[in-house]
Amino acid sequence: MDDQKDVLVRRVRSIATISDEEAAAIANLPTQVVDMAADMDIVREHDRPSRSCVILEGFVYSYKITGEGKRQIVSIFVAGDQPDLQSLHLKTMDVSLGTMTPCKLGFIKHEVLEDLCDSNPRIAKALWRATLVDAAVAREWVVNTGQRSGPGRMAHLLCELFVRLKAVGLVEGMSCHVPMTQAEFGDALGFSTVHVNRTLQELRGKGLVKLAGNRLDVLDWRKLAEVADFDPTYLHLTVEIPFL
Amino acid sequence: MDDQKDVLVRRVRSIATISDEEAAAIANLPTQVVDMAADMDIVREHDRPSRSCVILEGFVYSYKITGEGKRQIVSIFVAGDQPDLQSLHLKTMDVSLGTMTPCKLGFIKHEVLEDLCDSNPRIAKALWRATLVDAAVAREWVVNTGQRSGPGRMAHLLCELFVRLKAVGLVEGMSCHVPMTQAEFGDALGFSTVHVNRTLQELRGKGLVKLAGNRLDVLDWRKLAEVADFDPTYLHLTVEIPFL
DNA sequence: CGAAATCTTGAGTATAATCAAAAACGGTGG
DNA sequence: CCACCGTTTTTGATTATACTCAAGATTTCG
Repeated sequence: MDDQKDVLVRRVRSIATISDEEAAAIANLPTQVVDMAADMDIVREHDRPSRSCVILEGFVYSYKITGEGKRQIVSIFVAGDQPDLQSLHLKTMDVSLGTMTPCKLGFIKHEVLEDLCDSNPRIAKALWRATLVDAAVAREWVVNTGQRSGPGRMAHLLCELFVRLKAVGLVEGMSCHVPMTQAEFGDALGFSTVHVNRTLQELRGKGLVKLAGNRLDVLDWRKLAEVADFDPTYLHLTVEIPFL
Repeated sequence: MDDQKDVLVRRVRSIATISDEEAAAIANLPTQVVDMAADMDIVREHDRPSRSCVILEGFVYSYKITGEGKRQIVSIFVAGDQPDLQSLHLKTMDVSLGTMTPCKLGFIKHEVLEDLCDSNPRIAKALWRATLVDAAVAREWVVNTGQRSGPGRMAHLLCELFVRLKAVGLVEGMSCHVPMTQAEFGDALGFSTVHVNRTLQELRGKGLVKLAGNRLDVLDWRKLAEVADFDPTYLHLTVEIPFL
C-alpha cells in the first residue's frame, strides 16, 4: 500500500515542500485501489463525483468532445497526478477523464480530503498548489495551440511530458515510456493524425528525438527545447531536473 | 471603499456560496487601490509578487510572448476577477498581466490573504474555487483553439465574455462593453487580425452579433451559442443567467 | 481638424486538413 | 513459430483554411 502511494508523495513533493509527517498523512489516507483497462472513462463531463483519484500507475487524459464530434485532449496525466482533484470544489465535471493505458487508480472520498484539508492547512495548500499547477499547464497549452508552429507544438508537448515524467522518476537516461498513438497526439495538439506523422518525421529528421513503439528517446534536449521554445517555469517544479 | 469591493463580492458570489459575514470579511480586507492606464503591465512573467490584485474597474488580460515574438492572450479578466490569485501559492508568475483599458485595481498582500484563509476555511475554499474556475476556463480555451472552426471559435469567446459580464452585472439588455481591438481578439484566439475581421463579418452577416465601437450586441443568443457550441458548465456559475 | 490607430479589402501563399490507400506493427490463436 | 487480423503508421494527391503582405477606408481622440 505504501509502495503504491509513494508516487503520490513523490509528485506532491515535486511541486511543493511538505514534511515527512505530512507525507505520511497523505500516504495513509483511506484509498480504494482499482485497476482499470485502457480506453475506459473514469468520470464524464457533467458527472458529480464524490471522490477523486490518484494515478498509481498508467496514463490518463482529460478530454472534451465538441458539437462536431471532435475530441480535444485537454491534459495528460501521469503517475502521481490527481486528474480530478478539482472536483473537490467544483462539483460538476467540466471534462471527461479517460485511461490511455491500463491503470491502477487510488480513489479517495471527498469528505476524507476535506477533513484532511481542514485539519492540516499546509496540506490544503499543497493540494491547492497542485490544482494551480494543472491550471498553469492548461494556460501553456493555450499558448502552444494558439501560437506555436507545427514542429514547435509537437516538440513542446514532448518536452513537457519528458520533464514531468522525469520529476516522478519515470525517465531512465534520456528515454521514457510514452504510450500515445499519433491520433492521440493529434487530439492533444489540434492536429490531424497525418500532420502529427509528418511533424514527427521532421523532428526525427533533425535528430532531435526518436519516438517509436511507445518509447520516447530525447536525442538532443538542447535543440528540442529550442525548437519547442520550452520554458519550464510553468511547471513550478520544486525539484531539480538535471538536464534543464 | 465598500462600493468598490462590491464587485469582488459579487464575483465570488457568482461562483461560490458565502455568508454575509464572509462577504463582509472579504470586502473589509486592507486593500491598496491603484489606478492604472491602459496597456500597462501589472506583473510580468518570472516576477515574484507579494500581493494579488482584484479588478475593481476595467479589463485585464494575461499573456505570454513566444520565442518568435508572438503574443498569446491566455485569459481575459473583468471586474471582480482576481487575475493573479494563483501567485498566492505559485510564487513565480508564469504569465504576464496587462491592462486592456484604464483600470482601478485593489492590491491585497499575500500575508493578508493567507491569514484570512487560515482563519476562515470557507473563504479559503471560495478562493480556491475561484482559481479552479480560472483553470476550467483555460481548459475550455484549449478546446476552442484546438478544435473549433473559425466562426465557432470567435462565437465561443463572445459567448463566454457575455455570460461572465452578465454574471457581474455588466450587461444591459443584450449588450455590453467589450473594449477589445480585433488585434487583441486575434491574439486571444490564435488568429491573424485579418482573419478576425473576416470571421466577424461572417457572424455579423448571419445576424448573430453586432460588434463595433467597443460594444457587443448579441442579436440572436440561441444561434450564437449554437455556432459556438457553447456549454456554460465550465464557468461553474452559482447564479442564474436569464438567457441561458 | 489632423494624426494615429483600427478596421477593411484584395491578392497571393503557406500550412494543415481531408481523402484514400498501402505498408508496418503487434498481438492472438492455430 | 507463423499466419492472420486489427490497429497504427506512412505516403501521396487534393483541397480548404488561414496567414502574409500591402494598401485604402474609417474611426477615434487630442
